[in-house]
Amino acid sequence: MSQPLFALVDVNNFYVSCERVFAPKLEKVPMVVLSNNDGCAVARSAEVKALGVKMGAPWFQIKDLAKIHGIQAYSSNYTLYADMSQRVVDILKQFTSQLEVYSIDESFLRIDTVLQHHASPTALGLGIKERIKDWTGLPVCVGMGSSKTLAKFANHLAKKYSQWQGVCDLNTLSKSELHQWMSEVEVGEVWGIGHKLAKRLQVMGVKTVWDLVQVSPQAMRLHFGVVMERLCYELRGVSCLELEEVAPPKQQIIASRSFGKLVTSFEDLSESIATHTSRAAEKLRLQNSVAGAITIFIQTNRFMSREPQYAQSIVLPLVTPTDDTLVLITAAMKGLEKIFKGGFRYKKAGVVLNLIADKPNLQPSLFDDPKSRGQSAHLMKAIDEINTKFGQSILKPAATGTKKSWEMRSGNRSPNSTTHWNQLPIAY
DNA sequence: TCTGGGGTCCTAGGACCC
DNA sequence: TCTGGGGTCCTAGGACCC
Repeated sequence: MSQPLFALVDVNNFYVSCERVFAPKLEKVPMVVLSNNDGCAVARSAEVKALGVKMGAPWFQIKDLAKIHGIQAYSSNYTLYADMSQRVVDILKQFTSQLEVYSIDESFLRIDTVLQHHASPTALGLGIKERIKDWTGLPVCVGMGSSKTLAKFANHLAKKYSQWQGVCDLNTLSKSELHQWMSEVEVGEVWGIGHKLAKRLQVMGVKTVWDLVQVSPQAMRLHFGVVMERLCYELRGVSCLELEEVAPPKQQIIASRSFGKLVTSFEDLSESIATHTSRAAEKLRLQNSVAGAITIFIQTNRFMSREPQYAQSIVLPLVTPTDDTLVLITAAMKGLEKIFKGGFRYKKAGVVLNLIADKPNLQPSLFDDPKSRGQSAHLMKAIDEINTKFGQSILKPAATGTKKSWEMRSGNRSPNSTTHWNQLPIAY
């Protein structure tokens, strides 16, 4: 088995580039794409990045700058982006079948297995770049290295330094050249090193990527844990992270939104929660899954430090895992009743569905002895109250057990088995 | 005045089991 | 009343990613 060679293909300024494909006059125009409610910038063109606008910067903070420099702002169009993303993936599959779709605008490719068809990795990278540009209009950069982390790093170089012309294969570098490039880049740019870790590393004197390559992975494990150790090996060219060609089943589905205007009433919140639940349930059915529990959360505006703050969530285990919207909404409403507190101005509400696919140990039996499991007292109490109040066993006291008993249950799931749920009053 | 949405993994600690 | 090792499961919180 040869040493692996990974490529990371990443669309430049993806959302912005998508908009430009359909409005070529926007080429070279400084522009941003805004998040929901037009709250903050989730994509920036190169011109805007050059002005120092950070990812996620709130729109109201960059408005003045926008006026001065003529920055155009667009609301996001995720349907369009998803479609463009699929086109890019389809093209990448023409180059290799070993592909991991990492995000809406990034894919990892295993390319050492297809190099015989190309003059060099760089030639392959240029081929990918050109075909995507020709067929979709989107600009990409390609980074290549012996591990996924190195491919990411190479992609960073390809994006940031124009002499690479969009394609960087680290293996073409001599040791001293690699040393130089790694010394050039701050440690916080490394995939897996965020704000906090970067700070801690800097305190230790590890400031650049090169510094991190110099320290011993074992020592880093002691200080930071196994993730950092793996990362160190990856940077040294020892591949620890495999290509995930088949996406593992989702463990949770989230549906949440910030409110355009703050809301105060239970009615408004329940309407929002019902909508989110219904959206989440749709996604759930799309992937043929069922939820074993549903989480509801509500919160005030955390940025308004002078306002009274409140954030609460509740996990509601379901007696029978389900994908039924009405059942889920019913449970959600009961959850909301538990956590709602009047007198606050709410900014955000949301729903999390916890899927059973990845929780083989979840056992939905209502007859589990709750005392036999580590079940928190307050949750037990909440479940009790809800069941008493509504006279129905909608929530189960324990969610643990063996895989076997769950499988028995799920095998028995029939369209009619949830009928009684639908007869429950919907509380909104 | 105005600050997104959707995910994953790891760790520590409590509660329980034999 | 105190004593042990080995293990599972769950939750909460922290950190990261795009």
